[in-house]
Amino acid sequence: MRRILVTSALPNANGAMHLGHLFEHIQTDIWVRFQRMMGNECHYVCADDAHGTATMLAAERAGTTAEAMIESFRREHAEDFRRFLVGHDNYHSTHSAENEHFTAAIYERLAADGRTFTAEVEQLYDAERKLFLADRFVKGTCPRCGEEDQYGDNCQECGATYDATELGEPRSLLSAATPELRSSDHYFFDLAQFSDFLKDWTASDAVQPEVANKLAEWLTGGLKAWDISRDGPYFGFTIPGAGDKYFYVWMDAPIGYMASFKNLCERTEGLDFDDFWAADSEAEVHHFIGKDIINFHCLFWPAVLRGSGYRTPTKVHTHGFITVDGVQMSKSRGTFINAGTYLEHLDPEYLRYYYATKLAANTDDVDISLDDFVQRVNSDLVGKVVNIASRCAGFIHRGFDGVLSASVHDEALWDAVAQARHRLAELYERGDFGRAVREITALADRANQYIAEYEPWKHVNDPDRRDEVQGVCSLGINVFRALVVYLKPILPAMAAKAEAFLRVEPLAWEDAGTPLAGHEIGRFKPLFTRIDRKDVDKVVAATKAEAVAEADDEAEDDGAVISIDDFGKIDLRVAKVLDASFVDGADKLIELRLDLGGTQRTVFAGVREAYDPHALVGRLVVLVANLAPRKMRFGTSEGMVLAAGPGGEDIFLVSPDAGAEPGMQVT
RNA sequence: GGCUGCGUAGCUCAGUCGGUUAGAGCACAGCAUUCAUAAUGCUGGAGUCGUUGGUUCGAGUCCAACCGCAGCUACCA
Repeated sequence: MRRILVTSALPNANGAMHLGHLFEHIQTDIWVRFQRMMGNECHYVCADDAHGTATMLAAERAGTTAEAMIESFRREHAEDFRRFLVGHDNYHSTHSAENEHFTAAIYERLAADGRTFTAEVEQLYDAERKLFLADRFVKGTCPRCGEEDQYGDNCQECGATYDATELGEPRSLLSAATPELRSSDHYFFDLAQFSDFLKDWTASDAVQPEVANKLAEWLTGGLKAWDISRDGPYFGFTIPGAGDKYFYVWMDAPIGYMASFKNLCERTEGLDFDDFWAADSEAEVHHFIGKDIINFHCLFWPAVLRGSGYRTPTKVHTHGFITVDGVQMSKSRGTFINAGTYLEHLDPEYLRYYYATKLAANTDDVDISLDDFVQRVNSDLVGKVVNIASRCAGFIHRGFDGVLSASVHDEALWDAVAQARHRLAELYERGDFGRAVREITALADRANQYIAEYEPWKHVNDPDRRDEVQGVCSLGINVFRALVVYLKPILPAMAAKAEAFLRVEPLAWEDAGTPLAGHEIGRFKPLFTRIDRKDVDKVVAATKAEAVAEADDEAEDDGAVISIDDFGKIDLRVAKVLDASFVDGADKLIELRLDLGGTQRTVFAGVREAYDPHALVGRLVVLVANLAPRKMRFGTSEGMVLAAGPGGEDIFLVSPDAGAEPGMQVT
């Protein structure tokens, strides 16, 4: 018996589960259920990936704490997966005591063995929000092609990749402040020390051939050290002995696999962590991932495990991406379908089956054609497989008291069906579910042909042919039962209903090798209902509606409507102009020296065409006092003076009524 | 830009080591059937295998270039 630990990639704890997540978890779950039917010991764990700046900011935006938000998402995700019959043994969180323990322990081991080092890194820093900006939180002008409004890592327009520090006119997406360049010490994992190990490991059958090709490219190019730290504030685990430094989310995320399993071990009798994770473990560890995170799982993760004295993964199963009707999932098209939205209208097993028909052991992208989805499920499952039981059961009940014949009517047919279990097991084992399904439905075709050939409905009243009718329909039922075995990893709920109909114990893989004989079955009830295309349309319509609602929310976030709290963030002050002068070389600017009732500010105002500096001295104006300082060609402007009007000569400064004093807050 | 993968019937996809006339399911058309959830069976039409060139007795398959799609980019600037 094999001992196997299986994982799916950890979903982010900041959004709902959608068709893409389900693709991976359903794929994994099918493999896990197959292993269990084979009699192997198989544990399946997952967790939410809770850490990172994105989580921190999402919680802030939602007006809650990160801890509360991730726990709410964790429950929601676990429930979504459960309803899709994905049988995780544990659905944990990377924000857990176990994970903190393992992350620290692994890091300390790596550090003690000289696998890590520190180096100074220059990064863009948002002084207003007081945090370093990840690439996705800064936009600016592409250093190569000059396209505006590009993110900090690459240009959508020309495809250039660069550091955020190279952007022209960078701005923070968090505060609109101009980020400044700051340096700080970062901790690095020295991946290059593991080059030889990784060359061997990736050339083994631990990864698929096309993945090995991709990895070979990276390996021959030389491995760079991996930045595993982030400066606070950050939602994550602090690095032991490193002050306000946190582990980068990708450091503790894969360790979350171990943590989730540890958590499972602690509440499961006889399940021992070291049996699976010790360097000399003879158990297997399988990771299922998408091709976007190959580098983390096939370079970084094996190296970290190797360096910290644990076993390395047996196999990383990489899959491609999902498209719907030929294009990427899109909210406006209604194809960015969330798990919850799907479940309001459709049976989870429809999707499980359709995904299975499309899955192979490669990294090709998989297209979900909604028409094909409806047709495949209806014709394969209802029209072919379930139909076999449906058309045979009536005869068995009406003519033979529900009892199957004692012998097999057509040995050749039964043999073909029973022997298929060996080939199908191979296909399941290597993840070739689509091919397995094709071969299973081909067997269903043979059964339907066989029944049509003997036409039991013509002979059921002929006393001389009673045995033949019973034999044909009994074999039909037995073929059906074998097909249920073969489909059970994909369709566990349908299999359970079929087991009740057949009056048998839960089916294991080897049961497909032995027919039921002289066995009494129950009354047939529909095991599966057809998909109504209208229900698919409802899912699409509901998804579109969600997209519109979200767009409205975002409009609010963008400032179309602000709350009183938002307004409170703006510090407006009455200020008195102490001095005003033209700025040499500037067409529009006047430099103002302002008194805020004790402190003074220098502010540049674009009012030169409308005001004479001498006329401004001594008057009161309203200043945005907490606006981020802006470096300009002529100096730094420390605020903004409020004025109305379209510009040019038509600019009108806002001033308070008599009685206001410099420094007063405007509310 | 570089790299990885993909491109086969209206749709979704097989096609092993280069080998006979390129296959399946769905959809479509005709016939049969009426046990079965309008399910099933039989027959049929449907293809420039992305393009061009090359290797070969023979190419969907191998090689090169190009086009298109998807993705990666921890290669440099």
